[in-house]
Amino acid sequence: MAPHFLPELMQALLPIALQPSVGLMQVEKGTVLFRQQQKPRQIFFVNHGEVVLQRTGAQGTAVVLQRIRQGFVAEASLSTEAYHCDAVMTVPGEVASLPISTLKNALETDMDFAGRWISMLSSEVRRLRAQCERMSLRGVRERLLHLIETEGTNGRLRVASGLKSLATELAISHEALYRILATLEKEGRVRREDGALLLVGSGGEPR
Amino acid sequence: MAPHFLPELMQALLPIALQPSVGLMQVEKGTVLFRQQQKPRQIFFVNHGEVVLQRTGAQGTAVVLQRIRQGFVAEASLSTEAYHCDAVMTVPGEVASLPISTLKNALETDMDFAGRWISMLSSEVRRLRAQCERMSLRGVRERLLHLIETEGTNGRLRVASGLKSLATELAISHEALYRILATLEKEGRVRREDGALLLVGSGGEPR
DNA sequence: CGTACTTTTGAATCGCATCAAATCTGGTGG
DNA sequence: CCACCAGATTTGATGCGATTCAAAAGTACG
Repeated sequence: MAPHFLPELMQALLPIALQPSVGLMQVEKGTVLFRQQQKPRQIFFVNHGEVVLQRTGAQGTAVVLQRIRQGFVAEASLSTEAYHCDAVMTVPGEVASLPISTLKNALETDMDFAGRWISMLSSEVRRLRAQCERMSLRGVRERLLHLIETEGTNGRLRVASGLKSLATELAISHEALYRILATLEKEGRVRREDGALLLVGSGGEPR
Repeated sequence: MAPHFLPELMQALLPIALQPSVGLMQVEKGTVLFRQQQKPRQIFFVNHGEVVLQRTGAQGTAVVLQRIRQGFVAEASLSTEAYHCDAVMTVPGEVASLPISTLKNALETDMDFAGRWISMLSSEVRRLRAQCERMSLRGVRERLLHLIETEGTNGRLRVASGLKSLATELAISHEALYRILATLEKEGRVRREDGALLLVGSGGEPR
């Protein structure tokens, strides 16, 4: 129960007093952190590994809302009656959890913490807006490039869980992704290195 | 400067002490509330009318990140160095504004307010995730139906600013929207009433 | 080694964007 | 009141790009 190493981000965000309440667990691929409709009791933080938030539509088609490789999961379910999606590990990893009641209490008590929490939510809003922008792009090529630019670091995007999962995130077929990737490599715009994609265009990193 | 009628949502959210700082203004179509890159000084609240948040891409293509008919604009830019998109009125309306410094101060002082602000941001996160889900749907039909279900009230979606603008929000061509709408009406799944779309399928509203 | 999964490439098909053009609408000024 | 214009709406025709179905080659793992 006592965490050995709290993720840095979490350590920076959470008040000291809260940190003993954090449970760290090693989870394997396929582990379900929670399901749609369940009443939220915990929030989670992905330290290593990858979680996808997905919704199962009417026809049983899974729609990936988000992949989290490092960061909070269900941070928006603080005061809702039910989780609004499923959270499933796509690769084994390490996940921290914290009871919602404890968190809510801390947010009502600790002003600084509330401020940091607001900043965190604000970044999340911005990130999601960027994702919406990406999804509104026509064409596989532009979506992929946008993703690498937006979510990557200096034009370098880690892809831990395979290109197939990446295709799902971009809401395109994996075939289309493989093809455009081959084309982009042939054009010299993108390179593949072990578990990452990196932009080669125009000498490193713009902006 | 003294507001005559503060929007209800805003009144419920903001502390009394803050409300005198709110400026109400009537704005006409095309008014730019702020532009990408500018340093955030105000946050806005749309009372009547419609604002689009949009980003102008590399080739000058405008991408609509969000339409707001009632609610906050730029609430995620509290502690950022620059607005991350443009905000433009698409129809004339009424917009309230509040200096960011005032707001930040209140958030650091008023615990209850901070809590309400957190709730507001959390809903926004959920709403944006729903929007991402929608954009990941294949097919104009499913996107439109998802929008009416998700954003509408009891299967009824108000469309203040015309179907063309709606098409932009769904990231589809307006022709495609007109066509699918005609089809859905022919099938009896959707009806058009003055400024709104409503689902007719399966007897009113499920869930 | 065999099984399961990912990656890759091919071919056929379909949906939507795009270009084009006609009709409808509200608003303006003569 | 009508002529006129700008924008929204609607329908048609065409082409491209992505999905889909199919199959082969590569890779990880027990």
